[in-house]
Amino acid sequence: MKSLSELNKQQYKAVTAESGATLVLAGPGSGKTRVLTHRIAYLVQEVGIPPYNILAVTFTNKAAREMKNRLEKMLGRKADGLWLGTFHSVCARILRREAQYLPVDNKFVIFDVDDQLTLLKNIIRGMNLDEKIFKPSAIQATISKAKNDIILPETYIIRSGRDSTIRDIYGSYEKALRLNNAVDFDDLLLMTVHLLSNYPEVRERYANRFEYVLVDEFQDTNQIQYKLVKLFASVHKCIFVVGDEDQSIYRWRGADYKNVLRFEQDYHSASKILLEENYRSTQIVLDVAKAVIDRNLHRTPKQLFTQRSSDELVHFYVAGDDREEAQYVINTILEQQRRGVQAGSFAIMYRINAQSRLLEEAFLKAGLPYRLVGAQRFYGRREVKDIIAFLRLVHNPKDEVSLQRVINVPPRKIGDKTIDKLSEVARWRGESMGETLLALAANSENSELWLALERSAKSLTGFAHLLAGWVSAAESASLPDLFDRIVLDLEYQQYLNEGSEEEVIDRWANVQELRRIAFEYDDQGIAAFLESLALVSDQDTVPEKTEAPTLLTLHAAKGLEFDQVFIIGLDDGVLPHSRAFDDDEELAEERRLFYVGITRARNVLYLVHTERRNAYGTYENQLPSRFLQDIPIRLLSEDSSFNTFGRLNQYPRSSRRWSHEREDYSDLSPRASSGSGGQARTRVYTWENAQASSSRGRNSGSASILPQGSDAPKRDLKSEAVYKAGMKVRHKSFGEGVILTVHLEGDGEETLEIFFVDIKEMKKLAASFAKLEVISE
DNA sequence: AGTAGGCCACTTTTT
DNA sequence: GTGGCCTACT
Repeated sequence: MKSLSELNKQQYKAVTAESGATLVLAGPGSGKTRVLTHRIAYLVQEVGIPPYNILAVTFTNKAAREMKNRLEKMLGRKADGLWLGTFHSVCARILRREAQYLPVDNKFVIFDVDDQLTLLKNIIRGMNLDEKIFKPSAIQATISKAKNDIILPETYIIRSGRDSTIRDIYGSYEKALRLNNAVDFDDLLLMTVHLLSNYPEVRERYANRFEYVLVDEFQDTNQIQYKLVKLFASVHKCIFVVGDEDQSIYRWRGADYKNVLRFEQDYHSASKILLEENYRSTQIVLDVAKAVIDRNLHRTPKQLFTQRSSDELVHFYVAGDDREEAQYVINTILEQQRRGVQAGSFAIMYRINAQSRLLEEAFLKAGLPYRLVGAQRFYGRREVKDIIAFLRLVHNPKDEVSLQRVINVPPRKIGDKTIDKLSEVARWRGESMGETLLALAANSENSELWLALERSAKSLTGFAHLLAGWVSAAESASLPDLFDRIVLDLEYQQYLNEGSEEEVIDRWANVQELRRIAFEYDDQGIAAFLESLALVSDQDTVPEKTEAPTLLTLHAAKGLEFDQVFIIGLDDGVLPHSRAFDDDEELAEERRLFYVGITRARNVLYLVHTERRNAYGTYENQLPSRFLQDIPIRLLSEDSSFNTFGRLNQYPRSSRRWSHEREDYSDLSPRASSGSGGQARTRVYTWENAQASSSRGRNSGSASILPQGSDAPKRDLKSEAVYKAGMKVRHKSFGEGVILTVHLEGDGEETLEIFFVDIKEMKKLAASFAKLEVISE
């Protein structure tokens, strides 16, 4: 096999490891995916194992897809019969095949968290409990945790009256899921474990088949996943796991990096291979990473090294407040772009999604496009969820959560009273509401059923006929046809036409995007489509290549790499998050999160701390992240124009206030003091020690980008806008455009809507930051 | 049945 | 500061 020569010594050792148990501890950027794909190719081509006898499990669909692509390239053909997927998708596949053993039929739907919450709310209300005391989200988390620990309602441990109530809710919840012919995320794993544990003939069928089992991101497995792997490999016991304890960041979801240790205990003969050569980052970045992670206990120490030397130190910047933090990011990116760095090379990482907002605002103001990962997820959008709910209901009329979501969408005069009546009649008939509706559609007016529904019959009949029509269409028509028919029958586009214009375009575009995805599943059908929708994650929607800076949480960054990485909000309480303060294990996980972020950087890393941060409308002083203290100062260069290193160890510090001396920041160098090329720059920010004081810096100019607190003095109102609709303008990165609207804000700022001809895109820009050149009036 | 206005909780990360 | 949710009103 020619490709084996591409591997380094340790990689080669891993790829060609003898059968039996193998543990590969792979540092970041050490070629983990490469080892996995080569291993599979090796098994197929050299050892002669049919792909049919191999199972490979990943955590995200994206990782699975990537592995499949690479593998097919290596093999030069499709790996027919190979099982390669996420834990959840592999389990779903098994459950559908073995549905005769289960309390659901093979058309079961997978409930996501929103569905679970709806269900739990109904149950909690039905039990006359106070939703504030029994919060659905908390109950959901409790049940999820129980399931991951393989605890059922019958075995739920009761230590208090509350526990007893929770157990009752859990029990009702399970019953409700079955009535809906539904399973939740955790059920996918739990039911598979039960199936394989309780039915030896089923277990043997799978365990015999899976001669080789490979697991990616092994440090992220939880108890139930560990057990699953063990069951899958229970006959041949050839398990090949790849992971890195240092990158375990899903503890809160039940992941237990100690499974790595457990693995070594359970499989005594396991060989252990360390991948320490890093092909991604510079040595300086690796040194910083190592300094941070070496403080953690319970890990295999690693000596990451690289051939990539560089003299670029890791940049460190202290911002006065969170707006300035965002501005620093913008300024630096602009500066780097000027030096020829591509916009897509940058990533900005933060601890929590809420931190993206100020960044987004700053990008918009600067007229810079950006890519946001996660947050307002496509699949979380109302219109997308609506359409999916219709499809789910058609596919599985027992799905009452979907039914309740859409029975009155668009509004058709079906309110609580009507739904109550339907529910009552359905219960009396011993079926689900969806089934009752289908019966209603088949019955004539004044039938027994019609009369039983009383005044509700009329409004329900309309929906019943729609549903019945789709259900029969689903049997013959293709998925795209069904999709179109539903949207058309509902007059959904007209329904969306309420709300602001921008919103309407956006929502309809989302429907179109969903339609496009549905087309991809034309030949696989509605069941496969719905399953893939249920199992996609945000991680899977991270674009491969982008031409704009990427904004994402540290969690979402795992597995990715970027030329230049910003990690912002290095404040004690943000990273590490304050909720981790009193738990050493959680603090260790926060540290790993920081480590994951650092090791995403190929060339340049920026670490940013912010002294004052706006939370709930008021500013709070922040101390530097405790993790910063572990980084040797020789690895850092100060981007701030004042000495900040000295402060890292000063607890507590006096509060500071800022002032600024200049209005024009367009040529503000982010590394005024680093001395790395470029001409000398004007210092822009000066800092003054001050007594704790509520006074803010002076803020007078009209083009200030510096933070203005809510109580900052308002500027004089300009009476006239500078720009006018119809003007032709030129923007540095978007090219030529026409101003469509001018909106004069209260503070004199002009917000412009411009259609850029070159890129054929509408942009909203703030006039003072967009640096527009007027071509013609 | 639909909607407006007020109140509250929110800020961890998500397969 | 803000969005989601509840309540009370039309």
